[in-house]
Amino acid sequence: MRFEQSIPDRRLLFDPEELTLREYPRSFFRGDTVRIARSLIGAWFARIYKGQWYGARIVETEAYLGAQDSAAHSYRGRRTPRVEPMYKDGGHLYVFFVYGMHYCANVVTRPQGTAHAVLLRAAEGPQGTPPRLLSGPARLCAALGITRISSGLDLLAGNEMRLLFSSGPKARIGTSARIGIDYAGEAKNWPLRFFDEDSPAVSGPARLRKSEIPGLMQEL
DNA sequence: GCGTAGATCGTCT
DNA sequence: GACGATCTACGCT
Repeated sequence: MRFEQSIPDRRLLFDPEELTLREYPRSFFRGDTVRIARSLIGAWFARIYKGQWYGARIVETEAYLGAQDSAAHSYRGRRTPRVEPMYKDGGHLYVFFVYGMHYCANVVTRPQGTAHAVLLRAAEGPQGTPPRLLSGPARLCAALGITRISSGLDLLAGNEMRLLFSSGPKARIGTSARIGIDYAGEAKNWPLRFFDEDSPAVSGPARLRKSEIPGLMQEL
């Protein structure tokens, strides 16, 4: 059971022809991690399973800055079998297992060997799906059927999982400290969480669902 | 809305 | 042997 592929939720079925989605170039994922974390608000995570497309629009992310970031699994260059996918080139998937029951998915950023990543914290399913279905990193993985067997997968190689640019309306982006990293000392206050201020699917306590500075627009 | 407790096991020390 | 990049249920305000 533990190493089996997990089936995506039927409610995430969508028609890719109805959206304007296109691949990111590899160079995008080799860029600045914070900028990528912000840019991915509005992007689509897609999974092709048995010939059908499942997917969701990302509404919340967090940046993890590698060796210098005490909240990151790659802090101080830690390199173990679990974390190994973080050291791949930008655009790969890093999935880890926490609390004995949940998975969390990250997109690796920066060039190979840097071990930066962006945690996918929440997403909105296609029109009409319950806002809580993908609200939180573990729920997002559960709904899309992401497990450890997909850790290390290249999201840009026409694989069954892909991250796609969506040319939709620009979101109002809120910023806050990251969630669930009380152990991280100074780094716990770094403003590395980004979210769509108008999405009902954003996770976390209510006070972290509005920008800390109301009305502030974040530019790319 | 808020805070707390318990679940449950892979991973690293 | 300790501890999670979490979630749910439950009780209180």
